[in-house]
Parts: sequence; C-alpha cells; structure tokens
Amino acid sequence: MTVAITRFEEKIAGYGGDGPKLENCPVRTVIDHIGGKWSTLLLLALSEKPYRFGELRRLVPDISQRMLTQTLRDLERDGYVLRTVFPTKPPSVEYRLTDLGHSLFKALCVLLDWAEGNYLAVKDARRSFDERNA
Amino acid sequence: MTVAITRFEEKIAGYGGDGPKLENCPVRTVIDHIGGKWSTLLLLALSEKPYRFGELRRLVPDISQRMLTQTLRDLERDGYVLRTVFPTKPPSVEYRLTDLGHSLFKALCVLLDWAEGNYLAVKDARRSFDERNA
DNA sequence: CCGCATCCGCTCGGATACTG
DNA sequence: CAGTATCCGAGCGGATGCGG
Repeated sequence: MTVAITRFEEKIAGYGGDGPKLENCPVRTVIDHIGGKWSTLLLLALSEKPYRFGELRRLVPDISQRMLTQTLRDLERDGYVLRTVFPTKPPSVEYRLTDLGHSLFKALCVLLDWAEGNYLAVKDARRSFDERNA
Repeated sequence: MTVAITRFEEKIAGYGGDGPKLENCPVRTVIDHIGGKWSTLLLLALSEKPYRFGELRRLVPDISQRMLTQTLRDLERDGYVLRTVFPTKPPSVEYRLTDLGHSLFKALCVLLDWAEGNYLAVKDARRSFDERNA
C-alpha cells in the first residue's frame, strides 16, 4: 500500500495547479461522472442484459423520466452504453452496455460488493456520530 | 455475470416502492456518499498515512477550506476517518483512516486503477459523441 | 492552525405538460 | 413508447470574513 501516496502526488495533486491540466486527471475524469445519483444503478441494471426505456423505468421505480433520459445520455456519451432505435410502430429503443461499459462495471462490482457487506457498519457509525453530537 | 440482474432486482429495485425501505438499500447508502466531488480524492490522500488539515489543503490545491472541513466531517461520520485533536499551541488536528476506511479504500482502488487505465477511451468517446451531435 | 458563519451563484433533480 | 420543454425548489460548493 505504499504506492498510494506516490499515486496521489503523481496522479492527483499535480492536476490542481495553474495549468489547464485538471481535465486530464484520470480519477476526476471518470469518478465525477459515475458519482451521479443514478449512474451506478443504471449500470447495474444493464450489466446482465439490455433493456428498453420503459423497462428501466420500472426497474428503478423512483427515477423521473427526465433523469432517466439524461443519465442514459451521459452514459452513452462516455461510451458505456450503446443506444439503438428500432423504427417499429410505436418505436422502441434498446440500451445495452458496450465493452467499455462491461469493463467499468466489473471494476464497479468490487465496490458494490463492499457496500452490501459493510453498509450496516456505516449506518452504525452514522448513528453513533449523530448521538455524540446531539 | 448472471448474478447481476438477480442482484439488481433483489437488492435495488425492491427499495423504491411504497415502504420506507429506500434508506436500507446498501448500494445507495454507501455510493451516494462517496460520490461527492472530494470524498474519493481525500480517501486516496489518506490511504497511505495520516495527514493534518493544512497538509490536506496543500495536497488538494483546488479544494476550498469549507469543503475540506465538510467532506472530512462526512467521512468521519460514516466511520471512514478518525479525527484526533492535539491540544498543542497552536492546536493541530490529525486525520487518519479507520479500519473501515482502509477496507473501503481497497475496494475503491479497483475503480481508481480502472480510471487510470481507461480514461483516455472515455475522453475519446466523449469527443466522438460531441462531434456526432454538432 | 483549524475551523465556523454568512452570503450567494449554479447545477442537480423533481413535477408537469406536450410531441412523433 | 420514448422522449422534449419548461418551471422551480433544494442543496452543493466557492469566496470572504471572524473566532479559539
């Protein structure tokens, strides 16, 4: 783990200075976009098979139509999702993970598994902290 | 990877309904908090050794004092960071990752490595998408 | 040195109504 | 079915100034 600080200084800290280098920071480039409220959930939903717009809406019951459209568009823009329109009547649109999307999801999976295994500890920590500062 | 949709339906979709179950969704509980603009960066900075407030400020040059304080507080609340005040004159405050924090960081590392290895592909996808929709 | 308080712009995200 | 357009509130996050 001694690589961490090296990583940080070389890969992160160097991007905050004067030059226009911030947009070249790998961590920020990727993390800032999948940190949205719905991105992770949609990647997870699409990880096993493609879905149509309406199906995704039902799978994530509390997402608004607006946010579903916008988040899918962002995921498509980043190259994680492929959007295919079938000119049927009425039209249907399929969303499917690209290879890049599947690759990202595999990395994301480690974090999701951690979340499942440790979220109770996190909730406990929160409760304990809130009690101390009552 | 056939576990994904099962995971989704059981672990995610079920939390959006009528009951007050949303706060019990493991993924949202954890991801929503580390998705902030600075959380990941600070976890990365603290992953190798503890730092004092001012040191962290210098390590992440473009963070404001307000956001540094607030993000560290959130990380402390979730149990990832331990805050220790040394009553010297002037006082000094040390921030250090807890065991839970180190555990989270290990899971996060996979994602950070992915970001380093693939952010160029993401940037290319973005540029290509923006050109198509010019 | 390490914060907290205040103000304030800006983006995220929800609700609703309307197209092809 | 799959969006687009518009409005609007809430909260994130930056800048500045004060306090122990």
